[in-house]
Amino acid sequence: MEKNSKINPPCDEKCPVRASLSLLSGKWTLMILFQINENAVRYGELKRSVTGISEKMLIQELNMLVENKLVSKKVFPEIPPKVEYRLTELGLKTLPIVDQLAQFGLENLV
Amino acid sequence: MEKNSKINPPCDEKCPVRASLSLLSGKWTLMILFQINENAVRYGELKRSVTGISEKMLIQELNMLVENKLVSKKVFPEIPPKVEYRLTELGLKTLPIVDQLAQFGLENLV
DNA sequence: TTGGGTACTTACCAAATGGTTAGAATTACT
DNA sequence: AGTAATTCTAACCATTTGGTAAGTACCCAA
Repeated sequence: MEKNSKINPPCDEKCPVRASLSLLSGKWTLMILFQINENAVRYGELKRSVTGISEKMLIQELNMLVENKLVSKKVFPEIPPKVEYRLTELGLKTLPIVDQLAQFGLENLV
Repeated sequence: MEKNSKINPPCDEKCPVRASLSLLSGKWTLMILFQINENAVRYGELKRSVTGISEKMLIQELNMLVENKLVSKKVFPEIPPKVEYRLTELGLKTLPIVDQLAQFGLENLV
């Protein structure tokens, strides 16, 4: 008989928490998703609203999010260029996570 | 008049999402909280249930969590040593975040 | 006296992450 | 001709983070 037949299964590759974190645990990731939220947001707007992020990190994260289908990108063939980002259906499903983070922060930290 | 008077305020130091992330965004942090959950859990149990974590990371994170009052630590003066960790009231309030991560993972990733 | 169990600690090194700076591309405006 | 606007890209370096391996301390059991 196992000594620790816990309620919780161990947290290996199949752990849903771990799987989500491998996608979302970057320093900026959830903040970017939070700022895009339900809108179509331009690159420059994001740069201003995610205070302190560098351009390198911002596009790097955006590319990663587009690759992982959390964010979609629409390029307008104009000069000067215009690019809009918005959450995909999958991306929208991360908003409850962000909401919980926001609530925890509001109630206990800020 | 500002061009981008968005619905969302910008994400600076007072952003509750950012504040929460500065506490919780480590690679292992939320997985550890998840594994402790509502129980009293020994160090060795955690080492086994958070698969793949090194001892160094585990105590480092645990110390950090105790310092930040998310986790409490009870040392039993026995040989061999026995130490139990459990979530504080504040720590318990992170479980909804973890739940959302788990749900997102279950529905979309695993 | 050797080994096992438990909870750490330390030192060293490797990899991941993030910041700074500069520049490219294109058109319009002055 | 020079400057501004916007969205990137690239090179370089510093910091942070994480892993490995070994060691400490204590008692018990074989």
